[in-house]
Amino acid sequence: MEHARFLDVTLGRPDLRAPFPRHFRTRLRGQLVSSLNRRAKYLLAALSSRETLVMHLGMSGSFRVEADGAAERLPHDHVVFRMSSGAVVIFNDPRRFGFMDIVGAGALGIHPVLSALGPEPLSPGFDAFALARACRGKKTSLKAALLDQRVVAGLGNIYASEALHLARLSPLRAASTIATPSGLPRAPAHRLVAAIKSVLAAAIERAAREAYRGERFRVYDRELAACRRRGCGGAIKRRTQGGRSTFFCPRCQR
DNA sequence: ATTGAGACCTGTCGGC
DNA sequence: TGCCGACAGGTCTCAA
Repeated sequence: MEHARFLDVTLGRPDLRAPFPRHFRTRLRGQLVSSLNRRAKYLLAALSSRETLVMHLGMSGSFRVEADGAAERLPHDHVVFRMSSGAVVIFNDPRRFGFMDIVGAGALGIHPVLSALGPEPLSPGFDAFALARACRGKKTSLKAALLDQRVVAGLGNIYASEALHLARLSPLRAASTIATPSGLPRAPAHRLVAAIKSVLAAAIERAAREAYRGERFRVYDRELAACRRRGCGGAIKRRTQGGRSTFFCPRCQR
């Protein structure tokens, strides 16, 4: 898509999680994608009009790229971008929790879905001080705090569990306990920030090489399996927090 | 204001 | 084999 123009945009239905914006197809047609970026879990295509196409995969969304003329249509193909490069970029999303919108020039910062987001976890601005400040006084659990996109942007259910395990921190512990009353970091805040960065960097590294499968996680989806920490071997537990499954090792995570 | 529960939607999987 | 409930990687809204 990058440096190509939209020749044609086809919608298979009027909405995903929300309706497509008005004139979605005509607003995109003819526009050049000047760059592709990401903020949290939102994919951002900067357009020659200075507008931005904002996209989210939701739970079950995916993109695939096919050659123009040989593009197959599958169930749940909801958006088809035919590009000037000869690529056909297809958004498929069975559950339709995905999302697309076009945001006007300069309005990205005030878009409802983007304006409240916390720091990017891999940016230098996300450090123990930022995390401690965000968790100060929070009554909720550490796990729930990590899923709060205002605390840190783009962490999801899998990597929240993964990071907590690497940092040896219990998901059940109150979020406020990683900060002093004045919002300064305690030792766990330093460990957690390092763990989040490490787990995400490793995941990106892996994803670049291999498909999504196999024994990829430290704890996620490993209920009753043995803890992988050296010398631990405790049984991984599963708990529900805020309606989401959390996986952790009660033996080594405090 | 913060927090947790429920809703959105379809596919898959395990148990009966 | 077939049906049924539980669950799934996200986010929004609503009520307490």
